[in-house]
Amino acid sequence: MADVPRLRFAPSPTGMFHVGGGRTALYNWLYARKHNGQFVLRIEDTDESRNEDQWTDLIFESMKWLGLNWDELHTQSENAQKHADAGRKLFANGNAYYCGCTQDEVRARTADNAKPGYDNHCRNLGLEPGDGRALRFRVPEGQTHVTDLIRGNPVFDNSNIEDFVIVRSTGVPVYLLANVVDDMDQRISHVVRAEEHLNNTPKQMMLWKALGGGDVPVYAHLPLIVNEKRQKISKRRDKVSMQMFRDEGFLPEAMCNYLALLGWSPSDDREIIDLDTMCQEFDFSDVNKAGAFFDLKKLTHINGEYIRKLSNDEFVTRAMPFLERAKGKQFDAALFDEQTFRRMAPLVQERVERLDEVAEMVFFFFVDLPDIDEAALLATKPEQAIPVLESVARGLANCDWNHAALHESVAHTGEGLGLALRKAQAPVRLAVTGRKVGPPLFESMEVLGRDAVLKRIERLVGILHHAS
RNA sequence: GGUCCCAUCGUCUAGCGGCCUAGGACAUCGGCCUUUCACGCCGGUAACACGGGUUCAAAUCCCGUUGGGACUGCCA
Repeated sequence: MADVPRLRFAPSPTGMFHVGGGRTALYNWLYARKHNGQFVLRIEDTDESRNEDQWTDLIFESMKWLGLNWDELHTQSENAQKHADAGRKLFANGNAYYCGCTQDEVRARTADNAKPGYDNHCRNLGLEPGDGRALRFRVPEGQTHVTDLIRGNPVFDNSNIEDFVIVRSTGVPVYLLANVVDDMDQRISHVVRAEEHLNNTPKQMMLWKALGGGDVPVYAHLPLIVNEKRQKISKRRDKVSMQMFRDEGFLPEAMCNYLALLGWSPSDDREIIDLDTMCQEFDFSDVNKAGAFFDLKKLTHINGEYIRKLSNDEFVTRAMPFLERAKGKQFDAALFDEQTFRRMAPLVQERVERLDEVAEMVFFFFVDLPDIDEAALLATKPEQAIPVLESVARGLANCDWNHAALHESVAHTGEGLGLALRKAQAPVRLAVTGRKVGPPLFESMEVLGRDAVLKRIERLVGILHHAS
């Protein structure tokens, strides 16, 4: 058997796929790819009460979106028989025993104990399997040394570990056991997961040994991704669903890049690096130990960088779904025209940090008359704006129709009124785009055409007259 | 409470005993560029949690304190 590393990512389909899972998947993937190893995706679907197919599908979708392909796919449930067999084996060879205590009984007996946990009440009773009896692992004396590529090698004194349940009284094995059996079965060599599992590790190592699994895996416990309160991010509290980021117009390559940076950094001062470069440079010895705050601002910035790096064509392609989504909302579906968008795209590309901002930036091309931003309208003084608009309109009526000529015309008109171009263009922009900021005005006017522009100017003059 | 983990600018980090008057990035604040907004460029503010050691020399090693976190389910 070749000794290529085999890593696995083992998410449970019990809720949305979040950034923590994404980072864990990424690090597993990176290490496997770097060392020509294999990357196993295993769906931990044995929590019947919570798992649903939709969540499993979401895991697949999210992994594909991120570009993290897997070599093997397994489900925990497919190994149910082996999990049960492992429980029987542990009982048969004396490494586990049946316990008839209910959870309430244990709690009542141990409430005042200095050392928490199960009190070994049934440890030497020699109970046979039976109704209401759970199988507990007989924790041996000694110490358990964990080999962790990130945290040195933590040592756990077994005396601090209770005889934990490995098979419920219902006969269903618990995660701790199932997970180990699957890792053995799938010949996993490196277990890379979040730090929250560190305390489980000695238990799993003991199970591994008791089951005769041979060499235990090497571990790597990743720093937690935390919220602003420095607590582990949770699906419930924090807005960290991968799907949400996708829907908001984050690019998967930007997401991967940012996720990689949460606990790791390449050798020099670079930050924007592609997956191939990450693969070459990645190593667990460079992964940080302290928790990392998920900073939306930095993610957003990196996303902007990736958007600007796109070719124009690629940008248009990626933005199209977001424009489709805006049809009937920000603009009229019937008036949308891809060629118009294509002409403006280069100007828009460097002005957005998320793809979902694109529609708002070009909506005024695809409506008959844009709605006028209220705050901007309120800030516009009719007595100043009306003369500008009327003069500009006269100049525009028969000048050449290209952005250079339009620029010159508006600038000239402004000069005549003693206004700098920055002042003169403001009401024109409001008339044409309905906003006070947006893509370059004269290029927009060129694309929009003379009739539309004049119509919009005339319309704003009307509104301003009415307001004054 | 118990076990384990962690600790450099607000944030992500570089640093693995001398190159550190602590570097980069995000954010923030100035300025330049400019038809708005961005982009780009230039510059500023801003950190080694604290206390002991070890050493000629410590952000870097050791111990302690403080602080934070995870786990502590017959969930995964």
